[in-house]
Amino acid sequence: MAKTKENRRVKRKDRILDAAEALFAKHGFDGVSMRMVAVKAEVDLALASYHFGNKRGLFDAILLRRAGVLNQTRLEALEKCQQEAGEAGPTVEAIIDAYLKPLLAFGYEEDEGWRHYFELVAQVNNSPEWGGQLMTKYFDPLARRFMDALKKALPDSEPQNLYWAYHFLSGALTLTFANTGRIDKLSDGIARSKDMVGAYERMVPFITAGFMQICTKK
Amino acid sequence: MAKTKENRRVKRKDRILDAAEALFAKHGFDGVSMRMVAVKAEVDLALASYHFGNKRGLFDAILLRRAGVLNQTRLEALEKCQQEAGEAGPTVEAIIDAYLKPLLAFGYEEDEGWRHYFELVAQVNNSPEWGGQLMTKYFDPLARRFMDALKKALPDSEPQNLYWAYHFLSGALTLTFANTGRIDKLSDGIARSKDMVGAYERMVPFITAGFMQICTKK
DNA sequence: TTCATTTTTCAATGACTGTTGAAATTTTGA
DNA sequence: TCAAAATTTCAACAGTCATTGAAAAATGAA
Repeated sequence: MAKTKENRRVKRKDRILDAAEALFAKHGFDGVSMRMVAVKAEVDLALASYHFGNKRGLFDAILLRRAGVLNQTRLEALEKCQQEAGEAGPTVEAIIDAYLKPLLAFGYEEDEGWRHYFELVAQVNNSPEWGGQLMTKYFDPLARRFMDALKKALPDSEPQNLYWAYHFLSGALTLTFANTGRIDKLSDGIARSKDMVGAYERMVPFITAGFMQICTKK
Repeated sequence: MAKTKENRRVKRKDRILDAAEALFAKHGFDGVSMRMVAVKAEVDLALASYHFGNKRGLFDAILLRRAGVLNQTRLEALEKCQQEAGEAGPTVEAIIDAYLKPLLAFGYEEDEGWRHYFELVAQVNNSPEWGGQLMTKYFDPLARRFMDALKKALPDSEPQNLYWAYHFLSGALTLTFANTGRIDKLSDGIARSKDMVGAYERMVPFITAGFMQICTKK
């Protein structure tokens, strides 16, 4: 049975990916050993090397696994709002919404797989060692699509203002995804790190207002 | 001579701190070994353990060293703008400016010591492992002072909105400090990671507009 | 000088690191 | 059922890890 084979083959490989994703998200690349991954995945030590070549190959496989789904979902959201807007193109708010809203679909609170992935991306994005290289590789093609849409929505803006505005958006978003628990403590429990819906509802108007402020002639 | 003794004593200890600061900023806590620190500081391996107890003690000493200066400088900026504003209290923009402007004084482009420190804080802030604990410890007392000022400037806001807005500010700021080079690539060199003045000039109006948008009754 | 204190060096500890051949096992396609 | 292919296990490799006692050197105060 091909199905049985596929199931078993995928089973261990994915167990390794899930375990490593959770560990890398919490401890970073160098804070995780292949043995920790093997133990958490309940798998022989040598198996991860067999499937992914080496530790770095495992790390890349984790980033790659969900990047495709994520980018595709966001791209569809952008194209949909562009289609609805017609010739004039979507508003800034609609573009920001297309950038952020798809993330809610992955069930941040319930789906720990996606949550770990986002935590990992947050760390990578803020790492001088990995950030420039890996974020560019996995996310810049999509980011350029959004930048093009924003340029059209804000035609009077100097390009530099747009790039910095996007940068602020990226930082706000990734810290929100980092799930550090800091906002819980600072707010004495009034705001919760895991409350992605609450974060989304506030981030869209916050970021939109920021873009409008620095990217329009006054 | 007490001075000579002091000089020599501080010399190696600070060489270790500087070397470790640069390495931790680039590779994170687990990506750096005591041997790497010793080599970079041109110092015997055992010396760092002698001065700081252990690796974690060294890490904490690095975070602590500049946190005091940083918090003090920012607090003075806040108090100064509060004093100038009088009874009514400063505007949102004045508070955000007091939060961000002091950072420029540390010469991000020229002073690699402070730059490494900010890169390190960016990583810590986005780490699920360290972020909640260490940022709370070193920076929340000051953050609460700013939150109080913002509450007074935006009295109609639900507290939750204020905390999320501050969170977005924190994320935008730390990614900017992370110095990953990503914005350079995305913008094809139009915007530069190290251009802190350019970032500051845009961040103040961007963040202020965001606060005004979600923290005022409309 | 003398002597106590602090700082630095040296050498070694046992534990953990990623990776890899070879053997054993399971699965696949016929 | 059979052999080929893919997967999994086992054992071991050469290094690196953080830490630490003890010896050595430098420094301070007298």
